[in-house]
Formats: sequence, structure tokens, C-alpha cells
Amino acid sequence: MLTERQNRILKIIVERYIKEPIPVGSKSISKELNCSSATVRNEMGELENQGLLEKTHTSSGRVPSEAGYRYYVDNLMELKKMNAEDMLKLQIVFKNQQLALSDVITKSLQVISDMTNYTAVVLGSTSHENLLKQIEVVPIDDVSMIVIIVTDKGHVEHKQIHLEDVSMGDIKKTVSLINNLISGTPIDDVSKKLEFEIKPIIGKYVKQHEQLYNAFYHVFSDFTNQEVNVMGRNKMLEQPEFSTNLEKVKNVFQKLEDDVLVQNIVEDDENNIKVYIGNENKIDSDVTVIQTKYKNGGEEGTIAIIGPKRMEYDRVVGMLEYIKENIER
Amino acid sequence: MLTERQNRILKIIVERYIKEPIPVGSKSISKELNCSSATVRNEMGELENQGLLEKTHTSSGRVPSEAGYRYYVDNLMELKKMNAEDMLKLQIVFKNQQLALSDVITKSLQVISDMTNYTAVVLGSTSHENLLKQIEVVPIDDVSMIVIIVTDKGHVEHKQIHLEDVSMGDIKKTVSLINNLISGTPIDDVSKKLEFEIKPIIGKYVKQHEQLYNAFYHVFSDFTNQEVNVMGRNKMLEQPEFSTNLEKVKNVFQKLEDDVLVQNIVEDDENNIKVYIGNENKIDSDVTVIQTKYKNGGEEGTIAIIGPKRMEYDRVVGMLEYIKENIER
DNA sequence: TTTTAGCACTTGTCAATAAAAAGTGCTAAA
DNA sequence: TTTAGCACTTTTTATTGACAAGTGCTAAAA
Repeated sequence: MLTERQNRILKIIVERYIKEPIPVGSKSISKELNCSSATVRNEMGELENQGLLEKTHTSSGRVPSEAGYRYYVDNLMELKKMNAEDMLKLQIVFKNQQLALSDVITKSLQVISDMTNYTAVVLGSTSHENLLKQIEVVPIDDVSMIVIIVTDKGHVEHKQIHLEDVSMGDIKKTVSLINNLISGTPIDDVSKKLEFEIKPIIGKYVKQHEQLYNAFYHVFSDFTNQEVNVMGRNKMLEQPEFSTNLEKVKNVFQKLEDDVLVQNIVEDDENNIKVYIGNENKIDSDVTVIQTKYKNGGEEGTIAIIGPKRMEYDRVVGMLEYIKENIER
Repeated sequence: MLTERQNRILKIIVERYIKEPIPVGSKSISKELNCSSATVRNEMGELENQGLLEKTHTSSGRVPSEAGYRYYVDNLMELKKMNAEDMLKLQIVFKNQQLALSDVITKSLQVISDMTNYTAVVLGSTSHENLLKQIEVVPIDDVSMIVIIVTDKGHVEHKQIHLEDVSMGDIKKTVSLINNLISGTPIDDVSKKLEFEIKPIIGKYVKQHEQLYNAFYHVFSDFTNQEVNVMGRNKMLEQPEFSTNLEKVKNVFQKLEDDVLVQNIVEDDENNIKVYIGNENKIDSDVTVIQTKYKNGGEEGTIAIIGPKRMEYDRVVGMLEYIKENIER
């Protein structure tokens, strides 16, 4: 357990370092506390023994360790209310009645990314939570058509398919079969139902039923599992710790470019706001991910902010709380 | 006009520098030509007078200037056939019958980006070239529904709208009105037609016609003008001239993140392959854009490769030619 | 007239050195 | 328990010198 004074010192060091990435020395802290630099030095040594602080070299000032940030977030951080100006910017987005929920989320995270200079990520709900609502087919020319899938949560996906020697009538019939028989099925299960409930029926009276079945089968099996949206990717370059270390930037960018990797950001299903510092997250040991789930009616997903380990925890957590609140009503 | 020897020297310098970004000295060239370094120096001086070469400092070797690259591309470059291995990789994409055209283009450019370490861009056709084919409405719950727009070129767009106190019957009627009356209209003109041809009719018998009209109006006016697809964004970081100059990278990344700016890459409507070196393009004075239009049936668009000024012109032009050929049949 | 050998000169790079700044740990006294 | 004082470390910055690479120019050779 830390003493009151140790807590104060750790808090000062973390917050100073977050403001500016320069190791913090004992002298500058002694002015803030009513004691000498030697006392502060003793305490800092103790904090270092406990693994909460680190030195960049033998005679440098102290820098928070990963455990130090963790301790700060868990015990020392005071939540910061958003300032009025930032709130206003977000309210403009939330009050816009024209926008669908998913657009509101995306836009508001874009605003957050601009305000903080951190990267923001939105992950939509996964397919096994989506039920097939309806499919539609729009013919484009003799052999091409667009198949459109709509789920109960308003997720829309489309795919162009090419069918030769299949009559429009047969296609229409198949579509209406699907809509009547397997609407309401989780997207993940549609492929199976297609095989056991639709294939036998069309097999009887459609000439090219194999071709038709295959086309629809592919449409569903290619259904995107999750909507992934990354905003402010290059904000990472604005962070001093990355602008000198291109290798790190490359690694982070690469992870953020691959949708599958981005999906893995999500660590668990916790509903409240979670902070994953450095090695606690799966992106890079030099970043922190702050994330939370949101739920609104049937729709749900995860929003996350990615920044350097020395990110403004209090500010970002406050913002996410505010956004989550607004999304959920 | 340059002499034969000057041409040879310029070609050597450009190609050497493209291979490795180190200023080229007279001595190394004299070995390749049958003459002394002093002669080469004289010629290089002349080439510098003509603005085709530059020095990085008074006593450094020479580097191609923008005009030098231009001259190289226009007069010296020999087109390079793709090697068999690269061709094979692309053929796998082209031969895949399952993919829609737009996916083939995207995938093949992704391959090119991986092979060359340059960034690739695909711009789909613009909205004024798309005609409305059909719209569909899928209800989600009492007040929400999805409006889906399909164009004659297979472009699909959807939007969620919220309508209170409007009966499903009225909506269905309006949709069928639109499909019957203004299908075939360029997307850009739909809003107008909506006002003059649809609004008067629904105004007569739909209670909440104003609300209904507005909803549809927005759907069309928000129609994305152009499909924009950027692949291998962070390949830029692999280029030595950018990995030391973060400011440049930031500028390029910023431009590539903004769809509107990416659209502006397109310089004109030329059908053949065009090379825009440095200040000739609108992205950054340190990059080169190589682009071409493609056309396949009704669908058309632009593909472009973005790399440093010292990009492998011969290779990239050859690749684009090959891709364009394959797309167009 | 063209080419070339030779040489003085410029600039960048690299390693070594020195001095100053920032900060620590430890000891001993308050 | 706190603090003043001091020796010690490390980083940063500037300076120096040596060396390599390459140029431009002059004068001689082809």
C-alpha cells in the first residue's frame, strides 16, 4: 500500500508526463509538495522499487511504468467532465435527427478523434446477432444481378452475382421462398437452412438449380461478420513517442489496416469502460486502448479509443462515458 | 536537344537513383561508358544547366530533377514487361469467376500494391454517370426502414430513415411511383424529378407527404458521388525518402484519408496511361501518380498508383497496362 | 575540337573530445 | 523523519580533425 504522499507524487508524475513526455525530476516536484527534493527522491526510489516508476537512464528523472499507469487509472485518476465547447460539438451530431444510429456513432467518434488526436474505432454488432430480415434481387443485365440482404438490425449487404441460363422467374421464386421460409434466421445459420430447406424445393423445378443455389450460398457465406470503422488513423503520427519511432507506427498502422486484427481489439464483453494499457492490449505494447460496449435497442457494438500509453486517461474516459450515455438513449 | 551520350548518362543516373536513392557520381558512370570521369562530369554539368539534374550540395553526385524524371519518362524509358511470377499472381485474381468486376479491380490493385510497395487507388464511376435502376424499401420496425438504391451499373447504396405517422401503404406507393416514373434518370437529377414529378402526386393523397418527400429527397442527395478505395496506404512508410520526413508522410496520409481529396487525384479524362510527377499532381510535390481510366461495359473508373518520385516508372506503367487490358475484356 | 589527367576545393560523415545540464543516490547532520 | 551537500552518471550539444566522395577548372593530349 502506498502512503498518501507517495500517491500524490505518483499522480503528479503521471499527469506531468502525460502533458509532456519529459522524465520528471525530484526538484520540480518538491516545489509542489512542501518538502525538499531529497525527500521526494527517497519516495521516488520507493515507488520505483514497487515497479510503478522507471528511469530512462541511471541519472534521469522518473517516468511512469505500465504498472504505474495502471495504478493511476485504478486509484488516482479523477474523472474529468467534458468542457462545454467539446460537448457542444458532440451535441450537434447527437441532435441531428437525419442520421441513422450507426452514422451518429461514427460521426461522434470522428469528432472525439479530432479533439484528442487519438485514433477511434467502431465495431458494429457481429453477424450471429443479426437475423435475416429480407433479401431482394435487382437485375442489372441479362446475366448480372444484385442480391441485397437486410438484417433485422438494419445492416445491409449486397453482392453482384452472375447467372447464365437461369430465368428471372426462377430467381424471383427462389427469393420469395427464402423470404418466406428462412427470414428471421440468424445470418450464420442461413447457409445451412439454404441447403436443407431451399435446395430440395428448387431442385425439383428449377433447371439450373445447382448454379442458383451456389450463388445464394456464396452471398450468405461471404456476409461480413462485423462492421469495422477506423477514424483518425494518422493521428498516431501526431504523438511524439511515435513520430520518432517509425517501426512502432508501422506496426500499429498495419494492425489497424487489417479488419480482422481490429476486431480482436475487443478484449471481453464488459459493459463498462475498460482501459487496456500497453501489454494488456493486443495492438502494441506502446499504446493504450480504452473501450466500451454500447447498446441501443437491438443494435450493439464496441467503441474504442487508441492512443499512446501516456494518453489523457481522465479526459478520454469522460468522453467515452458521455458518448455511451448519448448513444444509449 | 540532347546528344546521344547525354541521353545515355541521364538514363543511367535516373535508373541508378531509382534503384537506390544515392546521388550518382561521375566516376561510377565513366566505367559504364567508355570515357573518363572528366568527360562525364562535363556532360553532367550540361545536363544540370538544362535543368534535368540536380546536386544535393556543391560537391555531391547528381540526382534527377523533376524535369529529369519527366524527360526520362517521355524519352528514355523502355517499357518493362511484367515477369511471369507477378503475372501469375494477377491471373489468379482475374480468373476468379466468383468476383464482381469491382472486386476484381480492387483485389488486383491490392496485389500490385504488395508487389511494388506503392499505394494504389481505385475510383469508381461518378454519380452523374449512374442511372437509377430501382429503389427498394425494407421496414425494420414501426418507424425505421431501409431505403436501398440500385443503379444501372450495379452500384448499391442504402440509408436508414425514420418516418412517424406514415403508413406502410403510402410508402410502398411512393416507392412504386419512383420506380415507374423516374427509373432511368441520372442519380444527380433524381432530386429534381422527385420534386416536380413525385411530390405533386403524393401531395394529393398522402397525409404526411412533406415528411415522406423529405426523407426520400435526402436519400438521393446524400448519394455518394464516387466510390473511393485506397489500398496499401502505409506502403508510403516503406519508402526511404518518406521514412525520414514525417511531415511529408503526414501530408500524403491526410490527403489519402479524405475521399474528396482522393477524387481530385484524377487530372483529366485521358484514356491512356498518364504519369504526373511531383508538382504535376495534386497530392504532394514529392510523389508521382501514375493513372489510367478503365472501361468495361457500362462501368468505368480510374486506377492509380502513388509512389515516390523515384518510383519504378517502367515497371508500374507495364503493370497498369496489363491490368487495364485484363479489366477491359 | 574533343577528351582526359591532375589538382585544388567543398561538403558530408564519422569518431573522439570536452563542457554543461539535469538528476540521482548516499551520507551525515538537523 | 527530513534535509543539505556532494560525488557520480548520463545525456546533450558543440568542436575538432581526419577521411571519403565528388566537383570544377586548367592545361595537356588525342
